Amino acid sequence: MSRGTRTNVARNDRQKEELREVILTAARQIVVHNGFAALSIRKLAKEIGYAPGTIYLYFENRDTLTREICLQGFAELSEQLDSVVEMADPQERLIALLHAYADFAIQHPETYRLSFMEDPKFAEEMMRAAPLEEENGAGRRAFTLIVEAVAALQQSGTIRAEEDAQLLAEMFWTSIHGVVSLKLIYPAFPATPTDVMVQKMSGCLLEGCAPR
Amino acid sequence: MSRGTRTNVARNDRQKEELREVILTAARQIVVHNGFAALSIRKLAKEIGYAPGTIYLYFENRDTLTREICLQGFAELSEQLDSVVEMADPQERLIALLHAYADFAIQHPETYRLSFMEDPKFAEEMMRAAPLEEENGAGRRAFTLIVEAVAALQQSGTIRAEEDAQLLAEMFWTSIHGVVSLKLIYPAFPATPTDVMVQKMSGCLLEGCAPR
DNA sequence: GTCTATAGGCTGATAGAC
DNA sequence: GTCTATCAGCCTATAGAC
Repeated sequence: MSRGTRTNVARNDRQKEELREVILTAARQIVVHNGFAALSIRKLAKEIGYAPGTIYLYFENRDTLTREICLQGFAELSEQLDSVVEMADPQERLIALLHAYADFAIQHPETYRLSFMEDPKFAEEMMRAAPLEEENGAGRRAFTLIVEAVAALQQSGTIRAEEDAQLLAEMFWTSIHGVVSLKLIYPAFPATPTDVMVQKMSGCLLEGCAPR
Repeated sequence: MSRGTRTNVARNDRQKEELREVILTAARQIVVHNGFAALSIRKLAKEIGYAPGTIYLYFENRDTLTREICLQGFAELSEQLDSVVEMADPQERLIALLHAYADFAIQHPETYRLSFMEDPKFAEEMMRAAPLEEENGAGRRAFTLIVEAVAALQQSGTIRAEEDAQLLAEMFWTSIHGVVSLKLIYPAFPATPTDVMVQKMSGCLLEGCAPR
């Protein structure tokens, strides 16, 4: 919490272009800790030590601000995907993709909550098929990469050729969504650490858990 | 709801009981269509054609009302579990449990959203270890039954004995949570019907998707 | 650029008339 | 039992002072 004189000192040091980021950072914190419903312009302004009206100099309205949070989060997902895309082995690539997606959700809980756990409006945009250079296709791109990895595994004989690659990709995706979304809303119960669970889940979905 | 069966109840009490259910039904509809945040006493009263204050004659406050919705939903889960518990074959039982859980979520979207997708407060209560005759242990009971089915499958040699049954149960549970929670918030994208996905997921988690 | 003030709306919950 | 009226508080967004 930044309050009182500390706020004013910090505020004087801020350059104008930085205030936009300060607002976004505070907004992310509120969404993470109290959910989207708790994100109000007033609370946000109080948090950063400005008047409510000031926020409107940097963002048109609350939705614009929220959308910006999603765009920044998904831009990071896109970057994380870049470091995985080149992996030659399709099984390693698939598992790395699932880990990258889970890491994205855990590292950008506010983006993930907004997009896939609260309002379908944002998910719609991020999952929409769009030219690859555009940021808003990052969700779609992640899914497409999973489909491709599954198809490659069918080519190499690791996954049955008669399976529907699209359906299997949805299966992998929804499974990982289960791990991270439950973790974000209710950290106490699934005691297993997220990366351990993602690893175990990937392994079982591919190879089962029967004695070999 | 059975209207004329409880003849031993005084007329006034029955009418009171009926309005209580009318309120709950309207509340469920609002939560399903607009989310928990949109559930307000005023909207609820308007919906059923009463004044806001009247709601407080039947429920202490908004939280009590919401909790009642969760309790009723989980009571239904408990009933659905009863019809599955007796299955002798542990693999059939496990898969039936997962289907029952998914059915519960789809048939009581308002309960599921409240419990596992919005506020951990309700999940906490439903997952709390409690005497079995109490309703509020239904979530915990479902999880325990999954653990037992996994353990039975380890006994029978279908699942590797060295696996952690608790971890595997969490894996099955979080996977199904992924399917239903994504379906509830964002019905468009995972094109696969829920029961098909649950079946495929159960199969792959147990036996993988490699050629046999 | 940032403030204060405010319009116009929503909310939970209560008091008292009938 | 149900109403109307109301308190006290939250909210988005805007207008105008400085």
